[in-house]
Amino acid sequence: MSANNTQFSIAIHLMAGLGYGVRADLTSTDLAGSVNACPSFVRRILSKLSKAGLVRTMRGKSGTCQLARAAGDITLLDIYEAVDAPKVFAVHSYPAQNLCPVSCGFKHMIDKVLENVQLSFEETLTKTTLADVIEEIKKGT
Amino acid sequence: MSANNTQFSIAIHLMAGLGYGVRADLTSTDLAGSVNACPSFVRRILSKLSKAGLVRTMRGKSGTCQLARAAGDITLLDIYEAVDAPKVFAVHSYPAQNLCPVSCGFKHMIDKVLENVQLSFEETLTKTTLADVIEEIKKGT
DNA sequence: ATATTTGTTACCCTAAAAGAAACAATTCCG
DNA sequence: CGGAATTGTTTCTTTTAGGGTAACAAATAT
Repeated sequence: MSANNTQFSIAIHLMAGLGYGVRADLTSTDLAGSVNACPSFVRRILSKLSKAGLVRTMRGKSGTCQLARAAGDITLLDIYEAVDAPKVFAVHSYPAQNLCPVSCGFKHMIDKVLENVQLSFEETLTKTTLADVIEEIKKGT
Repeated sequence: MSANNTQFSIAIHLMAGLGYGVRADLTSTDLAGSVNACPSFVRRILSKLSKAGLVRTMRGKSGTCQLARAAGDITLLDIYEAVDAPKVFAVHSYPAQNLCPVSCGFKHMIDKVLENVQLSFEETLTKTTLADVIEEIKKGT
């Protein structure tokens, strides 16, 4: 499993871990255990979440992480943006063939299509909050 | 540029090339010129489009490709499905940590979220047809 | 028959992303 | 003050998905 980008998914997992309620604050090692990834990688993602203001971290001895605000006030879009996950689809890049009208006009068109689709995707992400996610986890177990 | 999946984008390019109207039928080499990829790779994608019934191909000498139906009757979703492009986001896989409720319930939850988001994404793809795409290209040049 | 084209396979190369380790920066606590 | 523990950041390695390319089988027009 690699050469995809799973940081969005992992970030949701981390946030759910922090919001679940076992304990209010956890260390990167605690979280790494739940995700089954190495603490260093977890910290890289946590750092992004912290910079985005979704997580409050404390350095130093007995340093921990906790949610910066209520789970109901955090949407999946917040998390998606925090980790700077890839777009919904990738566009091939190529040197335009000047003789071919499709080749010349394609970039402009596909950028427009991607923008529309991306916006629509992000709109749907706003409809689910971290609280919904946590509730669904509790329901499923 | 690699380790992304650009086949959806390339497939749209190919379909636009076929539907643009320069000529009704083109060879994989013609199309490869427009996309600026090697003919072999283009054929791999064309083959998928053909199997999905979006493109009609003819083998042998003076073999060609053409759209199997009107551009207005082909949506972006048809193309997306034909090339079996990746989902809107990837989910990390990991062995569940039995002690942790989040770890145990996460998979179920994230699959559900992905399904919802994916369906919504695909719904928006149905709203754009190949004819729209071609028109947009013509407008842009 | 021959030439030309699609269809398919196989292999290589590249780049993205995860895994891991190291170390700096910070802070608690004795 | 000093040591221990934790986050933050960098660096390097490893893995792997996917594009690039070539080769060749299958098909068909001439």
